[in-house]
Amino acid sequence: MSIVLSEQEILRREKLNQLRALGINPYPPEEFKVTATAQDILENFEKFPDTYKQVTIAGRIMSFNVMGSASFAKLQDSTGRIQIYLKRDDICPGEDKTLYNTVFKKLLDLGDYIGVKGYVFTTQTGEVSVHVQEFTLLSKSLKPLPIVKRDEEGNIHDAFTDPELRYRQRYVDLTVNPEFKQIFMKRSKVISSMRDYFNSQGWMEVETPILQAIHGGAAARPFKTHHNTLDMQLFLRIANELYLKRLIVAGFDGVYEFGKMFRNEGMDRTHNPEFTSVEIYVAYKDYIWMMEMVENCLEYVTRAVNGIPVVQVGENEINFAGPYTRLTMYESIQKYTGIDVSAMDEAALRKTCADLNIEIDDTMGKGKLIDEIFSAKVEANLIQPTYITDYPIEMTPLAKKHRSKEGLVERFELFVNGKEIANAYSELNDPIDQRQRFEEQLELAGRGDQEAMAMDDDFLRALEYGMPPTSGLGIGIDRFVMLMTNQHTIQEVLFFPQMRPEKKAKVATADDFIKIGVPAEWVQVLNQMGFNTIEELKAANPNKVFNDLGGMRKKLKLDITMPAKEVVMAWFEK
RNA sequence: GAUUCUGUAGCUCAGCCGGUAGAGCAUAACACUUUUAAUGUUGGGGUCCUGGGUUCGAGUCCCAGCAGGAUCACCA
Repeated sequence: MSIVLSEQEILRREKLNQLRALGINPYPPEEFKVTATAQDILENFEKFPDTYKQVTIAGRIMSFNVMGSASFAKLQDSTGRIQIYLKRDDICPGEDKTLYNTVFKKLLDLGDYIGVKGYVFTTQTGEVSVHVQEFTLLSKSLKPLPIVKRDEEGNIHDAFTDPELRYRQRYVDLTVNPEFKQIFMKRSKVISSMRDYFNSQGWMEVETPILQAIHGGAAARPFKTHHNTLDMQLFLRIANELYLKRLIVAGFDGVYEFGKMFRNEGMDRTHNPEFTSVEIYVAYKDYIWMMEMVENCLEYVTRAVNGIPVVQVGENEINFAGPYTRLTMYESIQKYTGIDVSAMDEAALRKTCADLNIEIDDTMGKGKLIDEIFSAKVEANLIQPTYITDYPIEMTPLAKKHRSKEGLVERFELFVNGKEIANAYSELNDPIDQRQRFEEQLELAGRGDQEAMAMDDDFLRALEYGMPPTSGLGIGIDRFVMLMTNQHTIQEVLFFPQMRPEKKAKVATADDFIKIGVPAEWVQVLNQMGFNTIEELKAANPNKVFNDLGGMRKKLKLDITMPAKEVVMAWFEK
């Protein structure tokens, strides 16, 4: 971040003052009535030319092309870019040519918002353009945008690609790289179409607490915070599962919630500390029913977003039309390693891991060992949507025991393109069993597992009143959007991914300098000379500073009064 | 957290063996009435990420730090 204003920023501020001096408000308050958009004009003008004899459009100026008394510029609105054409004598029919010669040619910059009124025509080179009859400055831009040039073949020159700048200043990214807006428009469509699907089934959207006294429903480390009035520790939720189940106890048949979850863990290509999930719980259903629901829902969403149920992700063409392949966890391991782990005890599993070169440690139990084998050998192979079902009970404290297979639970995860995107259970509604599972978690916590779930007595109380058999599902929205938009980092599908704070250089305010006697108009000069704090200034040689001020005044062609030498000396005495 | 790469003008990037900091675009001035990566001429613009060290001399070499990327580890 630059400490002082760059040459171009100073110039733009001067232009701002000149505009005001001409009686032009650079930030006018009035509504500006727009009658057309760039996309609308470009798509329809040739078909219905009469409709576009008088249009008013507004947007940002993204390029200039001035040729004497005629000019072209590109205006970018939310739908795209369109060329505008200005002729001096159209803008200024009388003797006074200020509006064109000074305001348009000298005082407008790339990035300014303007509104124009005119008629649509096609130039000699065949480009649909707006011939401007009136223009209005709508907002002056004081910071130059990065310049991205595109040639006729669509090649991009000087692309604005630095991920750090793009994520920190998403407003700049989406202005100069508007094609990335598609990702976020699709994201919005994913959520709205999924909501439509759930609503059409009669399920109800609900909101549950983000601030929770007990963080339950998942295995993860939470963010801690504190409520002052209650003087108690609160956690940002790592999941909303236990609250949604309370609502099923309360008598709703189907509830779902889109929302942010917060996990205080590592960040990488597929993890952001806050992320969006949707969870849905439907009474009187089981996980078998849920598989079919997910197939219907995801096909519906994929069609809504892409028009077809197929989406290209990297090299793979992924088809979301069901039914999806179903494999039990044991079957999947058998399929990809040839090993049957279903009857193995812990010792045998450890040997298998060793044979397969999978790293393990002593704390891992049977369930974890199986999961390790699965992660290492199976996951990456699951490209087309695939259900993995029937997980070891040790890893899943909130799922119902399997109806027929000992030691397993009724759970599935949906894998697509080698990644898990959904997780579902026949929910555990036996309060006695649930209490035992929590107690097992407490044991794990006692052994040092920081992610073990806490006992939630109120949730158990709710189950004791009776929860109908229920199936529940969670989908990671960010990862699903990554699939739908063919992006391979989560940062690309979040408007504002988490970043470390920007380093801000220590800078004294102008007031601090004025307090020690520096005239206001000289503060910036001192900044430009490298004195950003009073301490830095005082450490300098007063005589040299005085001399350099004269030099800077000349160099910057400043028309301001030179302070007397005694005045400068006084700065160093206070 | 580990490894590795990167950080130079508003933006994208050069910068050799350590010797006064470069280009394109943007910007300013002039010319130009259908351009489109417009063009031509001229000019201005720099805390070379920060702090140390080596050296007569550091954008460049060394050390530490900061920020970001990639890979790995952790993590439903």
